[in-house]
Amino acid sequence: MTDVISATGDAQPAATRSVTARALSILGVFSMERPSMTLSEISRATALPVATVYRLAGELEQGRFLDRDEDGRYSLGLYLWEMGMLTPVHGRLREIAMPFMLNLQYTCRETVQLAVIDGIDAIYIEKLTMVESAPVQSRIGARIPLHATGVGKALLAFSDPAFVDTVLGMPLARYTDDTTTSRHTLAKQLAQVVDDGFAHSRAEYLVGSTSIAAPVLVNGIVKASIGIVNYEDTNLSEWAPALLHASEALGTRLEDLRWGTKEEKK
Amino acid sequence: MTDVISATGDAQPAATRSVTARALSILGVFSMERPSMTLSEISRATALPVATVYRLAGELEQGRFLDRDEDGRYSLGLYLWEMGMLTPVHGRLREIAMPFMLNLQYTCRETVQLAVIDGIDAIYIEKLTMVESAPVQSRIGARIPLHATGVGKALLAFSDPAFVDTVLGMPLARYTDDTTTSRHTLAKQLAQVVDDGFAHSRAEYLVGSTSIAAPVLVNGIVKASIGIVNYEDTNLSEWAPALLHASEALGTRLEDLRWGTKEEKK
DNA sequence: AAATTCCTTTTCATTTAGTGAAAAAGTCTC
DNA sequence: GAGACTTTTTCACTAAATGAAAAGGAATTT
Repeated sequence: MTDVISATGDAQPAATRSVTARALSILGVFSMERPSMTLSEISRATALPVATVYRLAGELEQGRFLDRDEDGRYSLGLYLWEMGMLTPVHGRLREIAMPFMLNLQYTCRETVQLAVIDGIDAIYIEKLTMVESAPVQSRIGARIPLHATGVGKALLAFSDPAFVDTVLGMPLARYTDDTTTSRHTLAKQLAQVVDDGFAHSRAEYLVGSTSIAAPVLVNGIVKASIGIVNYEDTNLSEWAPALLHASEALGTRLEDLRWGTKEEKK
Repeated sequence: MTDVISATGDAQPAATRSVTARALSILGVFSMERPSMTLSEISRATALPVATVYRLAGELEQGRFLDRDEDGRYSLGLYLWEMGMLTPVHGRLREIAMPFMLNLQYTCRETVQLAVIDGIDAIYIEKLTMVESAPVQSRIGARIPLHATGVGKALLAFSDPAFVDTVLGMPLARYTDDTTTSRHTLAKQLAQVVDDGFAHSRAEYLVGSTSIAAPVLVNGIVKASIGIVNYEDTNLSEWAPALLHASEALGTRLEDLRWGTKEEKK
């Protein structure tokens, strides 16, 4: 019925959207780059009349989905964050993974990341780091390509073959000079990842950054991946055993908890 | 116009709610205790007719605010979590605080928490722990009382006097035998916290748990608090210097970034 | 200080779009 | 296979959302 809109796409196709879809599209215009917006900015971004946005944003504010500061600027509300914390992937997976990530971080003292697949992207779920990072690049909640990062390749290499074909069949976006954009080369890399048990990436997504990453397998199915990141000139391979130990231990723990099965949902 | 409903209150007063308010109330019925629900469960919890929930939940699913599994059970969607990560309090504050928390965790090897005030509650923003904790108690996103926890008292003690009076004027809920429920005793405790520079709490909220916590002051205004938690029989006071160092360093960093000021919002 | 521009808020006649009872269709249980 | 649930679909009704336009602010320019 309704068109499937890309998660990243800004709303233009107005016309016949339901009230609910309109209200939700208001929430959707906020981003890391635009964390707060005025009424008329929202109106332009959503292609909805100001009066409509005025009413709907007012309701969203009442429901604490939006905050409004003294200047009248809207931003996403804390209630929305609270709800996000109730989401299975965060509320549980992150909680379970934390001790394993911290242990790994103790060992190698590098930045440690946790990622999952959603659609054809990876999403960072957690990141433990000793250095303050830029707001945009590789923040928690960020979507990152499967073919150009360590955690991405670790997820992809152990995915269902049909899914891998789908991803390989799509244009592989180039981010840096070193991004693998050839499907043939990528397929070979993925085979190597399966052999090694872990993936690595050097300046393929962000110049100046390198990473290694291992899959978290739960009964043979890849549910997440754990990665270690640092500056491009660092040699991370010495940490591969510790990384594999962490990802395997987390996988075992998730198996014990029947992660993702019906019993687990109680 | 509309009644102000407590964040924790389940929806009963149906009648004349707008479509948007109805849709949002569907999202509101999910909780840590009920992370997934069937159509008719939602219908009962929201006091909305099944047909209405069927339509609205369908739209929320299309908008990726709800997920639906094979069994038809609804749960909060990952998109909601992604949005939560864009919220100022998480997306920025947590990111900035992480290195300070990790450093503290290195020093003391105890569970380290970060909390902020919202309304008359504290909310856990981040928690670094070596031990897997129960899903419900003290998870990230959980609301906890200001008067019965370390991080809560650290936040309250350094708050605006008018706000402190408001909180002291409300009934102080009892959680354990050791909860401070006398406003007079609490006022004395808060004065002590200001003197010491940090708060402590022993079995006041959860039996078997003790904590110390220090405020994060940004230009003299309390913006968060950092806490250390462990089992009741642990002596945490040896970590007070490290805790104070971490909270002060974070406060200074936030001052440098003009946290919460207009310049910071760019 | 008047004019200009862009923003937010309010109003209100119009009609779209949401409503929910009821029936149909699908499960599960005993 | 009857009973007690669910979920899904239909449809006549009208409540509730709409958005143009005007009024009221705020900030900048002339």
